[in-house]
Amino acid sequence: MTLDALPPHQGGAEQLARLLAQALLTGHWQPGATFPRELDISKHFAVSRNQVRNALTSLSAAGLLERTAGRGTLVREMGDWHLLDPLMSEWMTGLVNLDPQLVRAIYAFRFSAEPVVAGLAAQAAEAEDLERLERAFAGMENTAGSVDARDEHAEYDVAFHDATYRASHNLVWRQMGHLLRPSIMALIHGSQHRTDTLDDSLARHRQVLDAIRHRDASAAETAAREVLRRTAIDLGIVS
Amino acid sequence: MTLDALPPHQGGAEQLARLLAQALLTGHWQPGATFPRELDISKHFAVSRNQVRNALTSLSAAGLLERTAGRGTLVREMGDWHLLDPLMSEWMTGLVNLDPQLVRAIYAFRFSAEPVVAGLAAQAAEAEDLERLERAFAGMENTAGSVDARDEHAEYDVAFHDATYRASHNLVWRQMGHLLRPSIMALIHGSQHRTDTLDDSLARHRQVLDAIRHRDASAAETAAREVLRRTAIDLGIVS
DNA sequence: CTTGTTTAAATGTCAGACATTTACTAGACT
DNA sequence: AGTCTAGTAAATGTCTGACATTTAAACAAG
Repeated sequence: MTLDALPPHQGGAEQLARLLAQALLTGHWQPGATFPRELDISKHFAVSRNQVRNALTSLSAAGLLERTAGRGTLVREMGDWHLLDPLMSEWMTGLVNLDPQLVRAIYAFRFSAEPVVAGLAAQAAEAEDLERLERAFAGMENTAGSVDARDEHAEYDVAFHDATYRASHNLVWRQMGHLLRPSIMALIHGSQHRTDTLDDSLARHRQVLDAIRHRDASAAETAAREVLRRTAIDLGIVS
Repeated sequence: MTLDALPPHQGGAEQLARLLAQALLTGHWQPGATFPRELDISKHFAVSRNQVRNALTSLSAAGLLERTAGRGTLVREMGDWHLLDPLMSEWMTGLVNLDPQLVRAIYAFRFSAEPVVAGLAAQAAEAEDLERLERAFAGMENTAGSVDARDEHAEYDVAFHDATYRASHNLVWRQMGHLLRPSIMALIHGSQHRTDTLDDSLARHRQVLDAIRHRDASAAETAAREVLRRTAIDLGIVS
């Protein structure tokens, strides 16, 4: 696959990295294939070799590429990607063509992990955490009706789940909040956002919030599971 | 804090990155403090500015540092570290002086996560996964007796838990296997490794293996919890 | 056929100059 | 006196060209 199919580019190395990363994430190159050479990329996008090297360094650090002197740059397979690298989450947000296998994997992870996290949050949440959760939930409520506030609603949705992870007060769990953004964004663009499903989603989120507020760990677990069941329907994973 | 207290350096930028990262991980610099300038590091270790920049790029990508043009390089606090970056795991392995708060956080994560993972593994494990688990367990058994095979035993221990994560057949969970190495290594150096505790640990691992082999998810969960209780004792988190 | 040598091509490294951002300082003007 | 402005110094970021190193393939000698 060549570079010709990619959109034009302007800006720094970060923009270039994002562009190439998104091409890789959407399967623009086959795993195992050889990635274009530095000088070709440099000429194609009319940027210095330095910028290209900086961009490729990021992609390599994220496990998308494997570079070796003399041989060139190889495209790595999905199993090697560093899905928990914050840069990856940033690159994934806004992508519509994410590999369904990847969306399913992230969802499956959330389905197994978030109940536990919600339980921990119920045990460890402090006033500050409750405020964050309530702010996010209020934002979800306020943006639930209008159609043109979909993106804003998604942001509050992300904020709600991220606040849950943060409320666990565990450094490791907290890192995984990054993974939520692409998952929830994929949900937004994939579902029709009918009014009744939104109301249902809101109600289930509210139960999570209430359970955490009442420090009821097992209630929080089941409530989180219910939220994710709703999510599964909206993602088209189950009917 | 200056660079003078650090050991000498030879090798590429990766070695330099490791050296500086380990200094940061063991609290050699206060969070918020300003890190030495590129040219100072360059002169101190007698390496080119390029090498320094490459090393600092890694540390920055791992959330250990924050660099801004004009201001300089700042040391970030533990909450900003990208604990799930594989490089971090590599840097942490072999460190004896890891912050106890960090060891506790990683342990708390494992205690909440690994039972779930073991349950998933019991549902999803295939022949290949069982072989990996059995090989690792056999290795643990063979190296349990001798004192000078401690490191080798730890490797098999890591391999066993990593195999559990892999057996879940989930791309996200699988990434977290990296986090095990520093946790288990800290355990090795922290405990006395008495014979009876080792036997106990082995017995509990065996129950996890058997539960996964019999595809009994709930048994795998409780067995994994038992393994981690043993770990907690060895880590000195509980008595 | 195997082994060793050469050659080409790719990434990695170096050195130095320059660009850009930031914080601080000194003045000019009200 | 206070405030805005211009200037300066110091740090990271970038560019460029040359060179180093690694790899794979072509090719020749045994």
